[in-house]
Amino acid sequence: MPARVVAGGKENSVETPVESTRERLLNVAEQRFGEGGYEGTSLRAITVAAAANIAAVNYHFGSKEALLRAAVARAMAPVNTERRRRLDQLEAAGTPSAEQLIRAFVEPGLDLVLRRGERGAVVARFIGRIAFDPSQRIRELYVAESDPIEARYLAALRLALPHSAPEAVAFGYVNMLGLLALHQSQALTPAPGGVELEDPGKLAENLIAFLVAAFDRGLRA
Amino acid sequence: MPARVVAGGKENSVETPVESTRERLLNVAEQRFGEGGYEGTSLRAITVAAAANIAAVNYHFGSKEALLRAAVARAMAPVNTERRRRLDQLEAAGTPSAEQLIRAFVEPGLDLVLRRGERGAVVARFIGRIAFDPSQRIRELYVAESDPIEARYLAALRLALPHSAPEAVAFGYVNMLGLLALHQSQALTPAPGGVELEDPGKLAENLIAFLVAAFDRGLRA
DNA sequence: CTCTGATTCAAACGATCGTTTGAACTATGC
DNA sequence: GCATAGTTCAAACGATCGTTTGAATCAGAG
Repeated sequence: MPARVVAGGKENSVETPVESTRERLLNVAEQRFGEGGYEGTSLRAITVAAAANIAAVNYHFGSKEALLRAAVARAMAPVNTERRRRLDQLEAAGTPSAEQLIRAFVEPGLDLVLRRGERGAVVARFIGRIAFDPSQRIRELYVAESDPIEARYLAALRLALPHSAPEAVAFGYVNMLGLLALHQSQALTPAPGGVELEDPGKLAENLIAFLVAAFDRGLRA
Repeated sequence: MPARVVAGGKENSVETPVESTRERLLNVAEQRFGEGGYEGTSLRAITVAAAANIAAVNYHFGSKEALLRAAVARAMAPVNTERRRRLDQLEAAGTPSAEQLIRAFVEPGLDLVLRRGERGAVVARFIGRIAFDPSQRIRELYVAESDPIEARYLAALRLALPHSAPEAVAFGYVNMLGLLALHQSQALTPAPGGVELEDPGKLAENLIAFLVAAFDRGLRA
């Protein structure tokens, strides 16, 4: 099969840059692993959707897990870059407040859902799903990408909340990570009884306000 | 094989009441589904650990999914009973505050981890895991058990927070569900960089304080 | 045009999956 | 002791899994 395959495997009236097999595999892997989790997604499901031969996974990546690792690294890179840029900027201007830090950490993750179209939502769901996969081995793929910048944010939050115990700030911090992952994976809708939640466009503001209140007033001294 | 099998499949010096095959399957299913998720857990892994024949699953439950359904119903029953009892009690005494409602909802779930020994922690992890399984079909097994009492709690929270928009209270509520599930499944430790969190014995108090602050001050009007 | 490296292919492998089946065993009632 | 229902067993099935293999195709350099 020639490399010239229209994006998404379907003809469209505007010819878009052709994805390589490797890129199609990564794109579909993100989508399917996000939807079904690692164990609930087979290589055959991925390769069929990517219009690729099943052996292509082993050729380009080495194994199923290596495909996942590559997808996680690719997905996390821009989010971590943006978090790092914003933290550098904040720290250059003085000691950031808890709200500034929470915002700088949360917004890059939620922008995926809210501002990057369908692809952004796919990436966000993928990241949220892998961050809390049942298997520690899989979660470690996420941790490897995120721990350095996350440790910096935790340290900065501690400085921003001098009246709270360091362990309490750490407690708040992992709650923030957990909630962010759940929102990224769009796992928190609908509410019990099917009641609508808030306007999705305001998710970032609502989550940030929720977290800021919890950090400012809900951590022990 | 006779029915007289010591608990846990190992000899011990004190003979405990003999579990039936059905009970051993449910106990091991809770543990293994909690650790690995539904798709990451095979029937053979469960039946080997339960010292049972693989056909016993189909005989007692009908299918792998039916085994899971039975385990979820069994695990949720006491938690929901306690939540219902506490809500009835609160409403009999007047209009409960947000803190009282959060406490009445969260404590039964966390008591599993904190006060019911190893078995309680296994059940908590199981519930937390299934509540946010990637597959909607699996999550619905949890929803079927919990939606009625959860809908009552949401309604009561709205009464307790008259200055917050109803959708905002619903937003807070699903965040509470998500955080509770993460803590039950013990998915939020350790913190980035391996920093220790709070004293596990204080998890309930810490989580409740965190949530109360978020509900009281972090929801939009 | 030829050669070489990159890439894709169809087919197959061994392993494991969930489910089914007929036989054997156990417990209980008469 | 016998009959019956409940329960467990070993074995097998068809399907799917991730990985491997040798062949074929494609792209690019000389």
